Amino acid sequence: MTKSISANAFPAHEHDHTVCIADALDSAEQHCVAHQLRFTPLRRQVLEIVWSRHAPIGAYEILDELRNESRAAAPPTVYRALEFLVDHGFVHKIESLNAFVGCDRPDSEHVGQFLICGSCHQVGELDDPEIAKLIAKKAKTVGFDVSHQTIEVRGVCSNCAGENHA
Amino acid sequence: MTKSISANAFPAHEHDHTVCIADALDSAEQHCVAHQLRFTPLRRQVLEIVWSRHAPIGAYEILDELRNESRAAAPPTVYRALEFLVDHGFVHKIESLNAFVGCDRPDSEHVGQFLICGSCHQVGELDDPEIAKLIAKKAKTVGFDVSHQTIEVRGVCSNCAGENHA
DNA sequence: ATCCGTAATGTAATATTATAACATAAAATG
DNA sequence: CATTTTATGTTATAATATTACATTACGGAT
Ligand SMILES: [Zn+2]
Ligand SMILES: [Zn+2]
Ligand SMILES: [Zn+2]
Ligand SMILES: [Zn+2]
Repeated sequence: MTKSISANAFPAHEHDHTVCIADALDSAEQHCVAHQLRFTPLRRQVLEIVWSRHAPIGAYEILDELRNESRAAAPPTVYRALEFLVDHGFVHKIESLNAFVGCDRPDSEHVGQFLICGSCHQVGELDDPEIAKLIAKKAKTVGFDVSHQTIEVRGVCSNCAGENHA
Repeated sequence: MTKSISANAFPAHEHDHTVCIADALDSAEQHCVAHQLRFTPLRRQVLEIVWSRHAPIGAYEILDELRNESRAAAPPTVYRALEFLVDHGFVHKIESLNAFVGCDRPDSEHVGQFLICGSCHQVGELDDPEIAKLIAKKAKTVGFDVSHQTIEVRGVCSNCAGENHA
């Protein structure tokens, strides 16, 4: 089974989310084994919290969750775990929200192109090389050499657009 | 004289920046007159500070400048002026830097596509409708209806790339 | 197994960015 | 000029993020 371009985008409202979480944790674990990274209990716990929904979660909300799960935690606890998870592609930071969202494709090098629904607040990830290439090309025309792209798009997802029955 | 697509991108190091500032203030003033907006002394002062360079400036740095210019100022003073300036397109917020940069094209509706140089920290603005259209189109393929785009690209500008003489 | 060096986490304090709430002043309207 | 609205002043606080240093856990050597 090949994942479509919208693999990480806006799962159906009724989907079995425990599967999303389990898959993401498994995938991260495998990636860590393969790359000699330490997928410590804390990092796993933070990743699980981030994956608790398909919407971005703030660092301090993660902190609260950790404490709920009776783990000693302070801001650096969270930010350090997030740094690891972001560095290795398990989590993306949504800059325009100062919040974090899970990514289930740690292996593929990709710029995250994020679709942020203003209605349900879920975030889908488009991973479209054409967009990345066009931007790099256009930047090049003014002599700019691109190393990283931040793309965050606001709008309304298909789930929410279909709900106009008021 | 027609402005090129890179009008706002990476002016030459030796350019007459007082002209940039004067033009930006004039342009903003004209836009405000035309649209019945109040270009108050505070808003003008903040815009001038933002335009002091072609690199993003943080709100608290603006605050310091205001106080240097012996104006009573507190965070809301700055954030409210910035809100006005951003709302009307005189300034853009760079989300990935929590900082603000001037825009000299308040009239044209545009998504800002920002090129952020990691070397000189200047920011150029690409205003390319093709990029915006491609993103909107790709988002549409997953049923997402785009209302706003945040595009911030890291890399090295042409000025800095040319300076490799170490 | 013990030692050692490194990487991860714990902990306290603080820095940075942003907003809420309410008072005052200035401007637009009639 | 009285009224209403808009902008600004002022104080406090919320929300986000980092620094610095102590402690613990891990991985690789002997
Ligand atoms: Zn799910
Ligand atoms: Zn939605
Ligand atoms: Zn200039
Ligand atoms: Zn540069």
